Amino acid sequence: MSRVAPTLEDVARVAGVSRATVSRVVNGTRNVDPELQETVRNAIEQTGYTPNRVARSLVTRRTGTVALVISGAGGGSDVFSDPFFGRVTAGVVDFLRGHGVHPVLMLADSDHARTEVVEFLRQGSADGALLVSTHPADPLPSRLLEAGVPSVLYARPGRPMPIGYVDMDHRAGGRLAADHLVAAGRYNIATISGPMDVLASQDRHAGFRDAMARHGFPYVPTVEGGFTAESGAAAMHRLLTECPDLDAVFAANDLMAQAAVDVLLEHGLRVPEDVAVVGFDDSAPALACRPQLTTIRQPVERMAAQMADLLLADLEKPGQRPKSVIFEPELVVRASA
Amino acid sequence: MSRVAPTLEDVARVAGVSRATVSRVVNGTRNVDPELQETVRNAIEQTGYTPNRVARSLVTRRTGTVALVISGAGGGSDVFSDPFFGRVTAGVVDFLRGHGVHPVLMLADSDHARTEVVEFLRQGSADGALLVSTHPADPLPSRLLEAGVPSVLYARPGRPMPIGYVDMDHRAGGRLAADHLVAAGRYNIATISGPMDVLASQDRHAGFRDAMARHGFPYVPTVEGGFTAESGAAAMHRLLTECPDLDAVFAANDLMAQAAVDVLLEHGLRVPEDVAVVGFDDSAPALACRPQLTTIRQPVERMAAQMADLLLADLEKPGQRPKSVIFEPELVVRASA
DNA sequence: TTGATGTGTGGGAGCGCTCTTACAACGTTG
DNA sequence: CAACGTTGTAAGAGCGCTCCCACACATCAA
Repeated sequence: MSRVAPTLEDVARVAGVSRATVSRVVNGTRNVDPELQETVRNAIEQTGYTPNRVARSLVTRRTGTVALVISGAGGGSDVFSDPFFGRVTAGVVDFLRGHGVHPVLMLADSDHARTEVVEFLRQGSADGALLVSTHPADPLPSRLLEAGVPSVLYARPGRPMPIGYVDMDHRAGGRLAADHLVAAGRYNIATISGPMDVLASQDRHAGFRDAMARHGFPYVPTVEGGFTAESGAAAMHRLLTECPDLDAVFAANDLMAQAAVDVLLEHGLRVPEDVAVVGFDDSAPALACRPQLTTIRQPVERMAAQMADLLLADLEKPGQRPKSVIFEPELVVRASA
Repeated sequence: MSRVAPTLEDVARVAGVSRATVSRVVNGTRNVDPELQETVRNAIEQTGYTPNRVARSLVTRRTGTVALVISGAGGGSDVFSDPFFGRVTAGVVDFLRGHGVHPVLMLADSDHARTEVVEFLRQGSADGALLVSTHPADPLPSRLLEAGVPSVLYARPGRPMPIGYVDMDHRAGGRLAADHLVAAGRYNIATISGPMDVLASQDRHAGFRDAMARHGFPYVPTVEGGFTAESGAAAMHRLLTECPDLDAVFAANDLMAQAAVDVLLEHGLRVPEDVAVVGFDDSAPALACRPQLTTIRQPVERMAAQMADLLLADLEKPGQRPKSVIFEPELVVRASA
């Protein structure tokens, strides 16, 4: 039980060979007499040997772990109540496990926490960072860059910097929503945007407004939300008092869209008969909502996996130019619009 | 940027002292001349030194990380769509970060993956394991125990073993639900249980049935669900055909309860006027549901934090008798019952 | 004075591993 | 038959750190 773990040395002694030979068998196995290999394997079996990862890391300078950093301005422990982060985590974990790499979860919601993250990486506790940073003013990306930590972002950085990222064409997503609502014959269309200090929100909104303008609706009543259900409900209330005769709403994420639907129903309005609602993300609330949400799909899991893929590639052969991948949104038509 | 990181040796040279002294300053700082301390601190500043965690771990035999293992039978990457795991993660992360410990996330949904988890821990890549294992037949707890890995479970193990855990009094939760429905004057009460091969489900159901029997309802129509929305909807349909005149349903989690509410509404039944619904967990769907769910609260975040606390305590002074903590459920009355 | 005790510092071993180097044994070639 | 690869193995340095031990020096009781 609490006996000390056998080392390479122990295995070597049992097998009657040198440490080096055992190491070769354990790893690449290049140029080792097959017979000896067998002997060594038996010795490993017999001693119950397991290589010590830490010792290996010390010399290889690789830990086999990456940091998955959630750098929300919002922060706090309630980030995980947003289905978004669960999806990111799922995508990352799912990809990494096939590559023998493990994610360590970190929250960077304060300056102190951010420093800790940078230190953690600089100390070599992880080989690189997967950064989910929503706020464009977040100093973390540039700090990681400075520290020379291999990193990939989810969402393009606030200002241009040589760092890879995955992102989605949020503008195209906004356009998709506008096109769908207009094509459905709606003409009193309002929108609940995401927080305007988030690039994704800006883009979704810009895309939506552009398309609306092109369709002949230069002005779109807009209320800014905060990506939460509460903010969505509040926004819907305001929209209802400001434009009582609206017949369609585009909400910048599903959480807000669902809340908006609830508010509309409470007001005795039918969805989609009286008011059509389009959400964004295609996450769990879109399906749980009654009626189910017509929404713009963001392939979060695939994007997260891609992000991990980019990081591993950078780790594999460092010094390449940072690569980025942009995903296309997709309209998912359900019942709400 | 890609210059090699400074080591203790470098700092020592700059400060004109020995490696050992610098180490003392960096760590416990016991018995070092204040003046020298200052010199060393300056040297650290000047060199931009950061201790190498891996090297430290090699000698201390501590990594400062723990594994957070989700050992679902269900498994797959969709575990994170269940709000439960997000809450566990939030609770764990929130507690650990205050202690300089970082969780590495692992999924153990196959035998292969389980072996990998055990190896990972045996290799000393993490100091201990936080195991969220729902299936009582899960071999992981005993395998970790055998391997001598400090571990704490979420939920009591399938068969008794010397391992700490946190859990909730699920029977009491079931009773709370029954009491509430009976007190509300319902007398055609059915239930959608969780998967019966999960102890928590068994207990919730047993508690519910016991209380019902004590209230004079020895027979309770029951359909087994799978803790997912789909299974909840299917179960509600069956219940509706088997007992068309039911006036209350207790669902073993909120996800199923929400789905049940949807099905009831689709059938033209009013909630709670015609049918009262009680859920379990008090997670996000309980609030998103219309009407909002009356439910039994499981303090997942607190339980997860407690689990982490128990593990750290075990790591701190090993060899103590494993401790466990049981939490009490709480009835949360909202609109659905 | 002498020993006992305590404090601050340096030297050096050693954690378990990988990887370079050296070397032995064996062909193969001109 | 000397010169030269080729292949398989051992030896040993070294990754960056902690911690034990030795030692110099100061302090204090006997």
